[in-house]
Amino acid sequence: MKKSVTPATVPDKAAYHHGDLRRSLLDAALGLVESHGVQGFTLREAARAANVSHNAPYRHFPSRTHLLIALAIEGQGHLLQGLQTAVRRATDARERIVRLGTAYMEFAISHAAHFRVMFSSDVARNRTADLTAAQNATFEFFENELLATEQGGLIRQGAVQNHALVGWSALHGAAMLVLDGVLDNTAIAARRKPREMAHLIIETLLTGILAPD
Amino acid sequence: MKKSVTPATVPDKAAYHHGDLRRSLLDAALGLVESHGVQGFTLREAARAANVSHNAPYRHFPSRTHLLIALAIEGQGHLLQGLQTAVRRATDARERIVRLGTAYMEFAISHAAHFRVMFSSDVARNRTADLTAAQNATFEFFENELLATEQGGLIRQGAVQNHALVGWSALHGAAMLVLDGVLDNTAIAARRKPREMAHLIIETLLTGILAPD
DNA sequence: CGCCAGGTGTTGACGCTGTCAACATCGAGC
DNA sequence: GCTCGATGTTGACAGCGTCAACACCTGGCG
Repeated sequence: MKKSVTPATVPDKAAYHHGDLRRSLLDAALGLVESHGVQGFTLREAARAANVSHNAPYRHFPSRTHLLIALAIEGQGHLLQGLQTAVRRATDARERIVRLGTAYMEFAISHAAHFRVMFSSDVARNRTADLTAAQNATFEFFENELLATEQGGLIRQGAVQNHALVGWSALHGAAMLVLDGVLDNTAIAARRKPREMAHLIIETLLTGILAPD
Repeated sequence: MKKSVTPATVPDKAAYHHGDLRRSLLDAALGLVESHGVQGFTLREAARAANVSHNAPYRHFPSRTHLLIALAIEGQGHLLQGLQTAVRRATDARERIVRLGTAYMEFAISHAAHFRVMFSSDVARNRTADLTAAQNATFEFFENELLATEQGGLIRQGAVQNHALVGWSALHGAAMLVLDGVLDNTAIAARRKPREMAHLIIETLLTGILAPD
């Protein structure tokens, strides 16, 4: 009667006093980040939201930062999943990488709390091996997708790493700028949905911006 | 005798008790951000560094966040200056925008503390009109540079806003990823200086990544 | 010249936070 | 059936941002 938790599918671990406090804390934290920002998130408030004492979180996370890191790892997993399912629906090579980029931006916008935590400087400064591994997995998937596209003949060969870097940077930068509201006053981004922005970015990356000679 | 301040060129304002406490606080804050990160920065520690009581900062900034915002505005000014001087040294159109991008990334890396504050979510959430104006000025300069290049015939016409968005996003994203250490394990960025990365990014943006048909 | 107002800095207090240590409780496995 | 470890609680501590009240010093008014 303490807290309504999803009652199904995970009976294996953690059901002593609370049900699944670790999960509840992560959910509460995500909600707090959503409403108050990353640094507005508080261990004690998360504990309150989960109806436990202010020190209960320390049985599941060694520190506030480590809870955020757990959230970041989780988010990275969701992102990777999102990219994978997006790509799966594509029929040709070009649509494939358009979907890839679109999925990245859509994740950033619609899972803003997770995304913010994933790239918060607090988390970045205290990165653990697990988090680094999760980030690398995502980037490698990105790179491999481009590699497949290259082998399909759509894009120039021999510079996948370069292309992946630029593509990821552009998508990531645009997502950050949008999330921070920096682009709100620019005509190009003011009224555009993330999907359109991603489309715009990728098409520009593909063709380049040089004038045809 | 309290604190060594630059003794020249600003005698007009603020010399009551301290000398120029506002300036000292900003400097101290910048140092703290550099060593402990944005959220590691503390009003009280900045006050200590300036040899004043823990409440003295409130005579110059209404809150901790507003001090950070002041720092962000200052950083935005420095960035704009950096872009302007970088561009001034260019001889042809292509070199001009290469220099523009290089300057952005070099600023982000070598003035990391300012840059982090400028795009910290704390500051973003409480953006003031002053800060928005400063950000817009920088973006407009970026856009105008591209417009000039377009008129010079180097780049495709009729899509400056689009090109500016993609260019800025790519540079900004790369800077963020580098600062957060996300790229440390990637072959492409591990041992590269910001200048080389910027070069790489801009060349790729210019020519695009499509295979020549 | 003297006073006064307000800009500047200080002292003290409040509630909140992250974290530590000590204690309580519950369930699994001997 | 007991014990041990995992889980949760209570209480404490220092540090933080912020507010209110007070102290000082200086520039401008008479």
